[in-house]
Amino acid sequence: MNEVPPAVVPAAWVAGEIIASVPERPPIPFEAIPILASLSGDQRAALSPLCELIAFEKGATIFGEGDPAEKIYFLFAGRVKIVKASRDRELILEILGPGEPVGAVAVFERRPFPAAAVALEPCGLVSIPERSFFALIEKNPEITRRLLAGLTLRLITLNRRLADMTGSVAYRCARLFETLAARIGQKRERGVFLPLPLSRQEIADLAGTTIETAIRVMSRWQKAGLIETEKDGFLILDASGLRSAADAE
Amino acid sequence: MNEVPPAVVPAAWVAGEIIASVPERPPIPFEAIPILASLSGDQRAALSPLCELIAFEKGATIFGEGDPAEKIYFLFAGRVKIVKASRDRELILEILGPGEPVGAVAVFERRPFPAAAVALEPCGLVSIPERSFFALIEKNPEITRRLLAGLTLRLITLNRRLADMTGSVAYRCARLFETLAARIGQKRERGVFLPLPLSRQEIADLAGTTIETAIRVMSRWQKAGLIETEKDGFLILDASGLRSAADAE
DNA sequence: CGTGTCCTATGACGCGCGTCATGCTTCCGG
DNA sequence: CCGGAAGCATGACGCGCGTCATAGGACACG
Repeated sequence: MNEVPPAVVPAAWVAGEIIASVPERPPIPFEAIPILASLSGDQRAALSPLCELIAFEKGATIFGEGDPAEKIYFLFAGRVKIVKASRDRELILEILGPGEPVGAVAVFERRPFPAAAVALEPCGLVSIPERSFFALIEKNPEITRRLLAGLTLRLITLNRRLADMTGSVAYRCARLFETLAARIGQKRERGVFLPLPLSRQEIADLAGTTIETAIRVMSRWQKAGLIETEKDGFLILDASGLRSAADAE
Repeated sequence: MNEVPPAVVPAAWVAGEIIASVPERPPIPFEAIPILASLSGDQRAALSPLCELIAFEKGATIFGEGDPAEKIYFLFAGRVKIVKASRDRELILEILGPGEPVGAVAVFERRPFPAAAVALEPCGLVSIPERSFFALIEKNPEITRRLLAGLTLRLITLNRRLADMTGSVAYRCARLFETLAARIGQKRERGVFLPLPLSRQEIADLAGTTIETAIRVMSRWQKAGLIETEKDGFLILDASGLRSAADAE
């Protein structure tokens, strides 16, 4: 279970507008971004003026699929979904949280973003122009190392998800909540709470199915007392029940 | 389309046995492994005695899912499939060719292999013990960079495959042959030849379906004159026909 | 208050495809 | 020459789930 840094984004920021233009802009929160935390004071001072601080409100698009990857983003507050359109449907490839790089792969490969990034909540991001980013990793092997470490983890997760895609929808949904619980679950006396207000449509996009099927699965589980939908997330009442319910069908 | 280095593996090697024990062992083919090609002569000489040269015959298991990741492997001849078991089925996550690292992610993350590696053809591999590998990337940022570049590419490919998994089986199979054609296709006057003798079962594992369905899809396409199965691979006669056939259903 | 939109929910219907079963070929060892 | 194994092929059947249609509740709007 990761610590969730306080995702405080001043309301004034939340407009998809560039904070950089504000004269007395807040400092870049390097400490909230592990990959950049190894930078020295001098390096930070040199990098800061090149960066932009940007805020996005819920539902805003950070970049679209196919957009040229001119900047790399680092998320320091809020959560972002990476969405890829496939035929007439869209699939959520991953959900990124504070501290994670957004769009790193595309920038590194110097090709257009292969998927879109959309804010799931009010978000704060730091953007670094592509050229500055390359200069950074050139001089700073530690950053390359940390990038590598982060990407290998994502590879492992993706491998698992790919393998899981052969199972039933219920199975995929169960795995979804299971992995979310491991990442962001908070223990309560009644169960484990997931502070992530996903719509049924987003559950469907994560599981690679339609909204109707996702609704049906959730309804069944709700009636069976396995999980509850709350205003700002989900409460898993019976994790082991989810597993067995998923295996059954 | 990649160049395919001559995949010559002396028959005497092909036994899953360690060539290192042979006194007059052949030299490590660093040139066939781009990630290691940046090593200097001195570095190669220092690394060579720590490595092993291993050969595997077709169908042999290089490492199994869950095995401790004590060594990293580099493939210099033949092709390898990465297989993950999911419920009662197994899924081929990727197919690796000459020059690519095998099991790098697990070694880097210091966790057991999350999937198995099996030789699709007679294969030649170099193995490097985990400790030597870390010493290597420690002193040689260029290797880290190349690893990073390779892994980002795999991330992009995996993302696409994950998104494709929502389509029909025919669609997934079409994409499969399409990407294979881009990677290893050889132009012929009648079409594009894929020098990769996949069984129907392996096609099914790649598409995440059953052998019967894979057979049916291939039969239909064969009758429609879109693709032909040959002894040592496939001949794609009508690539655009595949695309439209896949979109139709 | 009525009238939009958005999300959640539920039923009916049909097709894709997974499952089971059967039979064909090719290749191998005895 | 025969028997067994492995791979390819095809038909029958049933269920999961995608598609379409309908409807209720929450919230914003004039």
